[in-house]
Amino acid sequence: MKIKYELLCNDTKTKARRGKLHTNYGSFDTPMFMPVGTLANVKTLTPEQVKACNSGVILSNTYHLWLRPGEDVVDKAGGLHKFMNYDGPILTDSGGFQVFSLAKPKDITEEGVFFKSHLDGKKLFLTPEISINVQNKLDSDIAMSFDECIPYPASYEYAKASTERTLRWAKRGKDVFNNERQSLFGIVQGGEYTDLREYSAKETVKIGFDGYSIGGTSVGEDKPTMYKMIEDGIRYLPLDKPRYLMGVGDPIDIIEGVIRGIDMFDCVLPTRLARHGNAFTLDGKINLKNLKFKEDFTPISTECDCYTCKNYTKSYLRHLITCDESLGGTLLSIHNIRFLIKLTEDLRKAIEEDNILEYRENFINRYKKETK
RNA sequence: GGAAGGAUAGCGAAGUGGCUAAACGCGGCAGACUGUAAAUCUGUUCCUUCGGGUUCGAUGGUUCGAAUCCAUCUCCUUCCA
Repeated sequence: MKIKYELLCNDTKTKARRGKLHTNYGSFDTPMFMPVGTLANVKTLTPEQVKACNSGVILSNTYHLWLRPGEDVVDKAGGLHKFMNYDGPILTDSGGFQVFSLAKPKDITEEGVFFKSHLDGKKLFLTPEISINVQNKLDSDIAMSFDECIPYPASYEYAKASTERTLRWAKRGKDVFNNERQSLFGIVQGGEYTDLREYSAKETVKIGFDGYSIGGTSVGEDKPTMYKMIEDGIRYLPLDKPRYLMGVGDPIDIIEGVIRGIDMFDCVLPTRLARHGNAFTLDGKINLKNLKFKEDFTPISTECDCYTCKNYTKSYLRHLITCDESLGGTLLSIHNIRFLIKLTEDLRKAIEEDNILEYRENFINRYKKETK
């Protein structure tokens, strides 16, 4: 069964919308934040811990699983859900971001992309067909089209050529797609150029996908540019399909994304920041490594309902992080993921109550005021 | 009792006449992180009123100039009795 998007209600003053996405592995409310589990695990967390954050869906990565352990191993294990013991919805990224983070421009060809394996330097070649075949075997609930995440800034010529190539790749991927249980998303690119975003969105919709995502954001551009990239593409996407903003997880960016009509987000930020000792709070991000928390025997936030905040003090968390104990990363990941999921819960409520603009103002005023 | 080696910033450890306030690592302090080559990376780490001041076990000496050479002392390690 393909996924099904159910639109529950719209905000009247913005593009924000409240919905539900139904998959073979259960339904989840939108807007929703997806924790990232690149190598078939959300770093430092068990599936139970991820679920306890009330997460609805997680993301995993084609490129990494293709290299290790290989899609055939996952296939033999009975698919990604069984392999990693996660019975909730899973989305797999296509490897498109690795085109941005690992490959050089000269490695990108019409046929596909050459990679030098980050593990042993071996030469690899990833194509839209391979990406889709691998994802079909991984048996995630949602597969992503193989795209190029365009760097920022990029010349108009480069962005145009890349965007057109991504469209051809999307078509090629869809043509070989072969998994009845799985859905496929198209990705809007276009760099920072309004007309290319429009072109990319319209052409991607023409090919026809089960959902659409906005790609190529959060690659170093400033906030106004990012928000404009979203607006420039999303207005051409169908209302009856989910919209996913790739790679965005800064709390304020999530709010701005939701206001512009985004339903799904994913980001490594909560888990990476956690491993680096940082925690989200309503008063801004804090760094638990700071000396000032050495004897702070209060939780990260008394308003947070996560396991970490209910049971541990900043002093203890600082101690764990300082001593490089992995439990520190685990406890902070639980908090940060819960923080972003809770944020989407609050945003859903705000949409239902039709006051998301007021919510944004209050959130930003507080989040930006007391940082550090 | 005898022989040899050694003492360098919070710790470990380079340096053996000027380019040395002294490499590098750890620890400390702070910062970055947005579809994870990330439990990683960057900055900083003698004092300072930013002019400068005081350092390389201690004291004295040689030299224009010493962490580096010499003398004495203190302590440590190893070996021989």
